[in-house]
Amino acid sequence: MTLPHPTADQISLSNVLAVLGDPTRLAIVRYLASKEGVPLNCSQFLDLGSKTNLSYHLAKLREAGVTRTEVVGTSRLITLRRDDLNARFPGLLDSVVAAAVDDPALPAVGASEIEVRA
Amino acid sequence: MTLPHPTADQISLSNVLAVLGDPTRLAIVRYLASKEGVPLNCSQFLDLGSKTNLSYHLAKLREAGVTRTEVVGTSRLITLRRDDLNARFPGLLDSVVAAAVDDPALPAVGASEIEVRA
DNA sequence: TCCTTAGTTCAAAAGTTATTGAACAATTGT
DNA sequence: ACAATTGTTCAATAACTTTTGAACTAAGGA
Repeated sequence: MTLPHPTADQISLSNVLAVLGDPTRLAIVRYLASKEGVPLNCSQFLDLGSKTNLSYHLAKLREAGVTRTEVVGTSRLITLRRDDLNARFPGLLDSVVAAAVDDPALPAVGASEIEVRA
Repeated sequence: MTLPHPTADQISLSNVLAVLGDPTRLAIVRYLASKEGVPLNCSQFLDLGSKTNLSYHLAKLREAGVTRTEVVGTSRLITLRRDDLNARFPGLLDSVVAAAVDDPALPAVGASEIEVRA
């Protein structure tokens, strides 16, 4: 079971920009970037919308080549395609993520988290 | 006569990305970047669509803070807001333009130009 | 003044994207 | 085998965006 992903050279600039031009998806990408290395499943993003709606947005990100989705059991592990994006559009992802990090207009993931203290 | 523009701090990341995520507008921005310094009027872009349609796309770019439009007589002189975009989203415009420059999928401005020879 | 050039506005139509809920599928734990 | 968990698909709808043409405005030149 593998989901369809574009190859690196099939990734389209205007499509990537269009896909990132949605606050929900930009929030997903920002969160993925903040947890890079840690593969996340879809339910991490439930703060941002309904299950169905996230399925839709995550599919858009995958189809545009922004994320990679691995099927592991009943979960989908989602990661940023940083290397491919960087090869194709050098510096783009970094500048988008850097700008997104301090964007108060974006919805937050994990807003409803239980604070873990020392 | 001045047209409404957002101030630098009113420029929204997701809006800029959404606006750039349209091939016609990305082609406009690529051309503006290639002619930086030279202020261009709307009719330079007629290769990309009808007068009415360009009016619409150029308004989107202006309202998002990507371009500045100056009214000079019966013309509108359009320039990239490079400084404001760079201040707000460092590196973003550069990486987008660099990627757009070698994007064969984007429509070309000036495709129907008369070749000027030595 | 009248005509042309440059561009806008408006309303309609066409097309696209986002959101929803109900039903489904597949895996995992008991 | 059954129930719970994780996520998808489908069809409907709502909400937006793009494109168009006709009518318009404003400046500039003859």
